[in-house]
Amino acid sequence: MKNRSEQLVHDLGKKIVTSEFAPGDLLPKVEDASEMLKVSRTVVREALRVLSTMGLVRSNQRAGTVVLPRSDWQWWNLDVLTWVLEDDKNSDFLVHLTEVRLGLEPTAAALAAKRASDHDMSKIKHAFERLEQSIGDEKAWASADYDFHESILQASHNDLIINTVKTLRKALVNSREKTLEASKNFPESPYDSPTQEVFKRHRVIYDAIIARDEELARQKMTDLILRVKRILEKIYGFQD
Amino acid sequence: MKNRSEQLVHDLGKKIVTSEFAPGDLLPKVEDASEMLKVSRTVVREALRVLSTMGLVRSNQRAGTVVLPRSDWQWWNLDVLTWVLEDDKNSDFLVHLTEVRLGLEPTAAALAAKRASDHDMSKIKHAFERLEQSIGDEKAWASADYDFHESILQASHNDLIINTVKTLRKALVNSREKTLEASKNFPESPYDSPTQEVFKRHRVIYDAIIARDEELARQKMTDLILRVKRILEKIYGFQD
DNA sequence: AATTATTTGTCCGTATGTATG
DNA sequence: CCATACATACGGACAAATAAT
Repeated sequence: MKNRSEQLVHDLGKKIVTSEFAPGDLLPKVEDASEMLKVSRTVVREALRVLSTMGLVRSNQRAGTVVLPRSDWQWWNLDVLTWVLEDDKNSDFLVHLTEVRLGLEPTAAALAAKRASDHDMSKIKHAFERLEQSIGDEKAWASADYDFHESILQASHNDLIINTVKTLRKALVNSREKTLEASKNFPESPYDSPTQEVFKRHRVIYDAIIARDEELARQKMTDLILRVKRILEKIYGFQD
Repeated sequence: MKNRSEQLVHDLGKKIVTSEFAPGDLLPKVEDASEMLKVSRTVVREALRVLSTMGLVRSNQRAGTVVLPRSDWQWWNLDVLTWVLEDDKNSDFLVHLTEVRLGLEPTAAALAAKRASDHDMSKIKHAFERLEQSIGDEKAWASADYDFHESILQASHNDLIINTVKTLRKALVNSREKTLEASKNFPESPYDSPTQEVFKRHRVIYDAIIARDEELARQKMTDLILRVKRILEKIYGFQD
């Protein structure tokens, strides 16, 4: 945390996301907050501007600064996404996130199969080989797995999808410890463990992309993420 | 545009998006900008905080405020998205956006088929009936079409997808005039015109959701958006 | 319909923090 | 280690908008 207003953004933002401040609530007015928190009004005002850009609050003259409904939040802001994921109350949010992955990552894989340049292909190949050599090594696998998916993503040549999925993955990594905690009593982790079986699931994706078979790449990526979703639903008892 | 810092955000933000300020460029320092633009340093600083939250710039003490690479931008911020769409240079960005729709909207349709409550279903039904009555009326169709897709979206019960697609649609509406301009020399508009043929495409989606056939709903929504994508590719000559 | 009170918005003089040369 | 250049932080004053009276 670099400066005071960033700190304040974090404090207030997290309180909003965890509904310590609920939508409709009024935040303390600038002067009060300034005094209470022992920071200048400048700092408070800048923090409110940031929170406002995140869609968490809206300032109105005379009426004060009010917390906005969840539908207005900027979910793809890394801070917001991380705060939400860190909050226990949003356990089914992980399922929702996975549904987005289910929408975007197979699409990205299909696009990669279509658009990958020679250079993209060699990066995917290299990442895949690292994956193969990481079977059995938990830590090495995690890193290789990340790079493998990253190389496919980049090959999609769709900046919007690349950016969105990267934000999503960063947020998941940020809050991973907590999630591992929640899942450690279950036989399967939502995060890949470096077994032969899981490796096979990656191989078919790799093969499909190399063969430039868009629909197969889409299908196999869907299968991989669907597995994660099923595990999450089992863990959190989410259904319908 | 309400206040001065919002104005400044718009001015600077648009200049960054249209690469009048390119990634790596240094923005004028706070005091200079303040003097040049005849606003207080407060206003400049607050604007920079907002731009920083949008991922467009990063401020460093002593080094000044630098424009960030596109990969760092917060694409799902409505302002950023609108500015990008308004910029002629990003014509293939519309295709990228459509690829995201292709990832998310069929997913939302499938989820709607799975999760829609009775209340959701009746809203979808009502929106569909309005659609049917709007055939031939350009203006009424646009509104009914919007509400039809909105009702499906809401029935997905995935806040993240709802929020993302809504942002996307708002941005498209914001910059629609320009796009219509670009497409009016072509036989088909990327936006639905109220013909029987287009209505049929909506009917099959409606039928699939009512029947709670997830895969069919996904498929038919894919078909609908794929049509838009093909038209865009024809218009902008995007390929590979 | 006019006035007032309250809160954000704006300005600016000054001081401190931080990385660079 | 000092000087420089920039962002960051402080706080008193006033302007503008708008909810409440």
